[in-house]
Parts: sequence; structure tokens; C-alpha cells
Amino acid sequence: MSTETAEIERRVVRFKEAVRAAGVKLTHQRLEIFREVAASVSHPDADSIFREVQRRIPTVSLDTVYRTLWWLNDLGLITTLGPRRESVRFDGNLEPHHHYVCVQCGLARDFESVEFSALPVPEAVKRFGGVAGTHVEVRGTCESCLTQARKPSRPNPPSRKGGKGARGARHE
Amino acid sequence: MSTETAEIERRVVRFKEAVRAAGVKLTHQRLEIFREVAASVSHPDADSIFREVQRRIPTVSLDTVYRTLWWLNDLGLITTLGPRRESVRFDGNLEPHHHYVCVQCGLARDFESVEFSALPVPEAVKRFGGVAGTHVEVRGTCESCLTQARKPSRPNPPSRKGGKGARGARHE
DNA sequence: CGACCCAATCCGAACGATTCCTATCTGCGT
DNA sequence: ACGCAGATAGGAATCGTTCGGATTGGGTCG
Repeated sequence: MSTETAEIERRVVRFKEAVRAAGVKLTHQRLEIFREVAASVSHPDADSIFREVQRRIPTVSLDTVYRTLWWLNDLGLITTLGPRRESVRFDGNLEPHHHYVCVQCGLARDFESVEFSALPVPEAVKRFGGVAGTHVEVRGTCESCLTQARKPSRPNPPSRKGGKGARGARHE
Repeated sequence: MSTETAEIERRVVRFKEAVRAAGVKLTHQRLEIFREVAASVSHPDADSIFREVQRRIPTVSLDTVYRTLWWLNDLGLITTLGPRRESVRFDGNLEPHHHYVCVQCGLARDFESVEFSALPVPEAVKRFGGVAGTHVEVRGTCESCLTQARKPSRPNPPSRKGGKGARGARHE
């Protein structure tokens, strides 16, 4: 299943403009990778995109797909479903509740809200299948990260993985 | 930061009852692992739990932590933050929208809802930090999986990883 | 109370997803 | 057309997670 052609082209145009505006190179692989995401309605993972793009550019590397996807994400041209992957996290709170998640460091906190929990699911959604529950995720930047961002030089280590030193504060 | 002692004990009691009711073994490591999750408010990952439990049971293996966490999850005594992890998935739709996600196969679909998008964030949440946006995830079992579950013998392959054969339908 | 059985544990190896390293290539400004 | 900063390919390395096999220990029955 895919997005309508007109919408795809609209997205591609916006993409080209953004690339030009950002003053970065427009390569064949970047365009094809973007087109693949823009055309899909299924929220594919990197490997699915890789295999599709590979049909048109047999030599693309999986690494390029990953690099390009995150690059597109940073440019604000696509987003991810859920946060940047880290490890699975567990929750001992069985009461109905929702989450606040810091997009910088990954901190997560519960909160309750009768309004949120009582949300009526739109009719259109029921056509997709059965509904078991609704979960609201509020995204933002936590106090700690905001403070960090203000005072020293750099914004804050995005709690990703790699960095050799800077083992600092994992999401507490 | 941790949950109040009274609440923790309440959870531990419920845990022990559930274990007895399920007729499975109650081991030292299972209790400690559960206690760790129940006591934490930070939604820790498996490794954090492992390191904490290790301070009390030096020989626990990471494997046991994982096995026990999923077991607790299956028993309904804890939950996970977000769905069972697979790979990161990308989204080319930049309009404000929400998601329907099938808990069986991982299928994901967009939907729009002015009500959902206009949700006022509770005051209490703002104390955690800045708010960038609100995203609603409706979970359920999609039509396809419901159909599968009805007709043949088995329910449906949970699209996890392992299985050698059954390469069947990835989330389309 | 002790033996037994099967499930649970341990631990190292295997795996899948993602990222890193680096030699090579290419878009694009001049 | 030329050159170079930045991009790519591809294989090796990493990280989180799971598997396989041997061992241990709950819980039950005698």
C-alpha cells in the first residue's frame, strides 16, 4: 500500500528544496531513499527500505540507508516511529497511565490523566482492527536537559551509544 | 527516585499471589528482579535491572534477567514501554497524526484526529520539562491478525525474530 | 526428611540490528 | 574540465538480546 502519487511528488519537491536550502549534496541514493519512505504508508524499517532501494540501485549499502535516514530525520524531512532505538524498557506500574519522555536523554515518567484515558477512539481507526487501549506519549525536553543546555558550552550528550567517554547520566 | 515502600510491598504481594496462582516456581532471582522493576519509577532497561540485581545476587546472569522480565510481562505483572522491540521504523508523513499499531504483527497505520491533536497537556506534566508535542498510540489487533486467529489452528506468528521458517508476512 | 523430576539458572556462543572504519568515488562550485 | 569536501560501499566491529547445553534447586511424593 502506498501514498497517492501526487502527495509523493509534493514531498519529493519539498525534499529537493530542503536539500538545496541546506546546501548539501543531492545524490541519487538520497533521493531514492527519501522517495521510498515518502511513498510508503507502512512505516518500514531500514532493512525494508534497503531492499526496495536495492532493486533500483543494486550497489547501495545498508550503511548508506541508515546514514541517510538519520540525516533525513535531522533535516526534519521524515520522523521515526517511537524514539531513536535504545533497549527495551520495563514498567512496573499497572494502573492506567501515560508517559512523558525526554527526547534528549530518554528520561521517562508516568502521569495520570482521566481525560487522556477516557479518549474516544475515532471511528476510522476501528476499521484497522480491534482496539485494546490507548496510550499517550508527551514528548519534550526535561528540566535537567534544559538546564544543561543553558549553562555550559554544548547542549547535552544525546544519550546515544557510541561515545567512548561521557558515560555520564543514563536516563535515571 | 523510587516508588513508595508501601506501594512496592503491595506489588510484591500481588506478584507472589500471581506466581502461586500460576503454579510456577518462585525463585530468589525472580523475586529480586520483580522487586527491582516494581520499585523503580524510571522505566529501566534490562541491563540496569541486571546491574542492580547483581549487587544482591552476584551470580545472576543477564539471560535470566531477560527471561524473567518477559515472563513477568506475559503474566501481566509488568509491561514494557512501547511495543516489543524490533527495529527502528521511519515515517514520511509530516502532518500531525497519530498511530494505530497491531500488537500481534506490528502493522502500523496513520490516522488524524483534531481532538487528539488538540489535547491539553496536564499541568503536572509540565513540571517534568518542556513539551514539544503529544502523540497518541492506539494499540489493538489488526483485521488481518484477527482473521488469522479465527480460521486455522494457531493464533498467528507474533512477527518476532527467531523462527527459522515462517518467514511470512512482515508488517506490510 | 530425603530422593526425584522438571523447570529455572548459568554462561559462553550465536544472532540480528546498527554503526564504525577507510579506501574510493562523485556532486558541484570554480 | 578540475579538484576537493563530502558521500558511498563494504566489511569488520559493537551492542542488545537470545539460544544451547550442562548444572542447580524448588516443590512434591514417598
